[in-house]
Amino acid sequence: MTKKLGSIRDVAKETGLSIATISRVMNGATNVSPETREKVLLASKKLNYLPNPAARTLTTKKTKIIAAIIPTIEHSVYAKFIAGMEQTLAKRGYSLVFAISNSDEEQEKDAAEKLLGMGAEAFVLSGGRHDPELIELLTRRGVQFVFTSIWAPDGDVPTIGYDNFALARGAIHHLHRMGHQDIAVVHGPEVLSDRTTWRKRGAKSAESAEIRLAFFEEELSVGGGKLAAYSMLKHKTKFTAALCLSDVMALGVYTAHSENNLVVPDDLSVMGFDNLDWSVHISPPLTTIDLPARKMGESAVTSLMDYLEDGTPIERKFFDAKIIERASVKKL
Amino acid sequence: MTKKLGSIRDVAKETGLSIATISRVMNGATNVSPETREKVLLASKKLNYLPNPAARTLTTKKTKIIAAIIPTIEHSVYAKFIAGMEQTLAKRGYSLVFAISNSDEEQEKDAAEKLLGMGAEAFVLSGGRHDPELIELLTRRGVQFVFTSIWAPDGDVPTIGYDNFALARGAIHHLHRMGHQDIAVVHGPEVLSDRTTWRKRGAKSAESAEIRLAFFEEELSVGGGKLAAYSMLKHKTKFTAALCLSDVMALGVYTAHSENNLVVPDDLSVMGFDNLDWSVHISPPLTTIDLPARKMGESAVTSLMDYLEDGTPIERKFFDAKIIERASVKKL
DNA sequence: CTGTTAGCGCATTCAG
DNA sequence: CTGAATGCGCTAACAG
Repeated sequence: MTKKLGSIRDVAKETGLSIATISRVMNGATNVSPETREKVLLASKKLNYLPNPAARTLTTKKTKIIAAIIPTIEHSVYAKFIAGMEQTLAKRGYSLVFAISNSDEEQEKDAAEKLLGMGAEAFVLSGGRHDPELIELLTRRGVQFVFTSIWAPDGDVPTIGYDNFALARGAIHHLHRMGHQDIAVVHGPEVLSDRTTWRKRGAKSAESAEIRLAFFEEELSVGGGKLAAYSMLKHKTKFTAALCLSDVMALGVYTAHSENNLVVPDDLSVMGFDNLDWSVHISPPLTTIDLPARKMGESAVTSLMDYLEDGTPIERKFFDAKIIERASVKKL
Repeated sequence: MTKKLGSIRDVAKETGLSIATISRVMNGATNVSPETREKVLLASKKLNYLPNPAARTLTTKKTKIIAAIIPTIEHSVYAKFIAGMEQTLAKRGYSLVFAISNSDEEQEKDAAEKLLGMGAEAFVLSGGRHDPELIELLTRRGVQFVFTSIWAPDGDVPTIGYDNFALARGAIHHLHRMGHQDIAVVHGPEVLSDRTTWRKRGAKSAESAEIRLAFFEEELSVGGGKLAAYSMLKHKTKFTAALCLSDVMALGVYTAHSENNLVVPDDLSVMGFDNLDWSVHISPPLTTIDLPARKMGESAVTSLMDYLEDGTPIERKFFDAKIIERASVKKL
């Protein structure tokens, strides 16, 4: 079934030109006469010719491949992130290869080796906690990389993301401004994500005589949120609000409440984190924090492409994320 | 920053062996003495050597790249599909490149050209409706491709998926068995997806004296589902059930009902399509059809890899999808 | 078990 | 503006 594809030489033969000229046309060089260009383009179409990327890479030493490793794709924040990267890269002729790490440092490292073996020239990593061997591998090979979804003012590796600590702290303060003093913080496993750790710390930093927190850790899923809510309901403290460090878990809290004939926000105010698509459509609409995942993806790969092309140094980038006030938080 | 990477020749020099032997070790050939292998592996590690994929591809003419074009990634069915493909490919040393078509045939064609230019050896396409030029391009270049998410007993292109027609028909029959006779069918734009067309036809095929249907088309989103529900409520017929051709739209129907103090399933039974993660966690849990997206992805790329390696002909594959009965459908 | 050699298809000098 | 020659790093015969 696989037909022999035309090579640059076939086009040269067809047009009576040299392969150098064909190459010039295919690469958009300006020093080619319009008629020659036309002739070449025509012959290319006719012969069904497309430059062989491997051969091209071999001489230019540029693959135009950027790699991303994400914890999971079955979470729309990452899906948006990926979509942002893919579409931005495509515009400039780059392509994205990615792998899923399942939040496992070892899987991440293995994936990186594979991606490197595919010719990835730069990496987008999620979060700032990684296997030291991975960092060393990338560094040793001189492959540029950035950390995303986090923000750190200093450190060797540029970060492109938002300040999880400040956002969670701000969320607690927001709930406090709405009159809440006993707040449950529902979150996923810290082991799996340093973003969770930062968010948790940020929340904790807001504790005071007037703001009392309790933390509930469960699996990062709707089911996990439900479990957390059940623990919360059994807790000695009567919480008036819950900050869920992920919208997904907030949905679980909703479910647990409706199962117990409890009403959000009358019995409990709920605040999420992520602003997933459906968060505005559930009932009541969820107050949450809008994370600019798509923009972050665009920004990360843009910096990387600029670096690869002109050596433009990569700057850390800070994205603000706003609280979206909706009906799930009630003023006391 | 980019350091010069060691080449096969450096390793040869380091070990005092020939490049052929290095190549053998790197490719896992068996005819190499264990000590030699050790020595090579050691030197490779020391010199930070990894075979250059472009050079390898240039001689083997195999890129081990498979391409997928999907309508959107911000929909967990596709996310699962992608995840299934990626992880299956990775196990056999293949990689996935993908592009997002936004359900636009032209964008799909452009993406395909780009992916082809990257060295994709086979394609996974979604649905069965595509720009004829795209099909011709792929065919002319001898690139194998499959259609997914649909099922067709015959036709030139192998399909790997489920029978949307039969599933939607089965869904209507299920609702009828539960005592429903006036059923609203809520769906996304047919223009954008032949899967929608098949599902709609399947539903229509179940119409009879006892089963009366009305169709409501809106954007394929939670918001679209909500709009459809409002139209439905204004309709002269009093529907007792709604079949949403996507869970996402079912969520919109839920929202519209709760906004009107109507209760699912007492005022309206709702059935979805997709079995998205959260469908079991919303209230009431959604009766829906579980689509085996992940398995479908695994199967599609497995067939393609087998074809690429041994020329194994690609067989169409049929996946069954089961109705998951939950509380959103009430027996009348 | 190991070495030698010949391209793979292209971009890129350097001439003209 | 165009052509001829070179080599990128590797695998695949072919020898031994």
